Amino acid sequence: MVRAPCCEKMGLKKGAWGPEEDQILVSYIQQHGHGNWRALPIQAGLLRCGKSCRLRWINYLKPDIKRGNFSIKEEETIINLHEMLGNRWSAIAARLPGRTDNEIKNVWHTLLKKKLKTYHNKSSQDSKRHSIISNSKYDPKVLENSYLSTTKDVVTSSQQSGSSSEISSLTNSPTEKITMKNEEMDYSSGNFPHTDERFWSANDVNCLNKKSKAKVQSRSPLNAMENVGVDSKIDDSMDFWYNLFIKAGEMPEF
DNA sequence: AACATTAACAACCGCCTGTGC
DNA sequence: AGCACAGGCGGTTGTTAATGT
Repeated sequence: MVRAPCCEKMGLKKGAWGPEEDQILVSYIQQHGHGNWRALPIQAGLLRCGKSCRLRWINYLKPDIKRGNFSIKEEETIINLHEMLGNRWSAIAARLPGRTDNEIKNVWHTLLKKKLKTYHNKSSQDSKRHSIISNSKYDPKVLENSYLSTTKDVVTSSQQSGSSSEISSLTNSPTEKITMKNEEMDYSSGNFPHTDERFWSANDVNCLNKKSKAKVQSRSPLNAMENVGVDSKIDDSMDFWYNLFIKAGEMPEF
């Protein structure tokens, strides 16, 4: 026996909510609360199913909903909690006041996954460098040549996109750049490396489209062009991202 | 300028779980 | 114990505006 749909489609509206519907829903809940979601639309005079009303209220109309961009801190929290809890969006949302599970899920699937992808690309570059180092018997001259050859394409693309920050990071001392961090990292208690605005602006901005760039840069007091000499911070953050994958046991596909 | 692609976000769908009878 | 129902959750899709070609 097939279960009936959650809402009978007959005569019920679907799709985007209009301002009038919002007004009806808000004023009804303010007056009566939402005892029974299924009965609510009938009592309030809305041509919606109860589920739709509940979703609209929880995700958009509730007065304590925090609108607007996620802060860097919030994004860090999401990443950390996601590592601990997985895709339990409601559990994550419960720890982020004013944010909904739907909103967190959306931001994960858009901005944060893209950041992970960015890191994945960079970590590939790093491992390429590392394999060269392994075979070079640590000859500084070989190291430098190898390093420059492996990063040439990245430098070129960065120059094309006009990122002085990326160029500066890649032209630092190679022996400094190729230092591998072997210490065990434990992020389960929330102790992950500090990731400040410089990380986002220096590493991500060139990988985002203009719309996203504006969003990221609007959050950052520093312009990407001014981010010179922040590589150690960036590398700490990169290690954080990399370890997320390692702990997950796989590199996700995007 | 027109069309294609991408990103962001709102909303829906179906399944699961808890609860009351 | 078994059933039905409501609410909650996570995955997915639809819509629209921005951006790229």
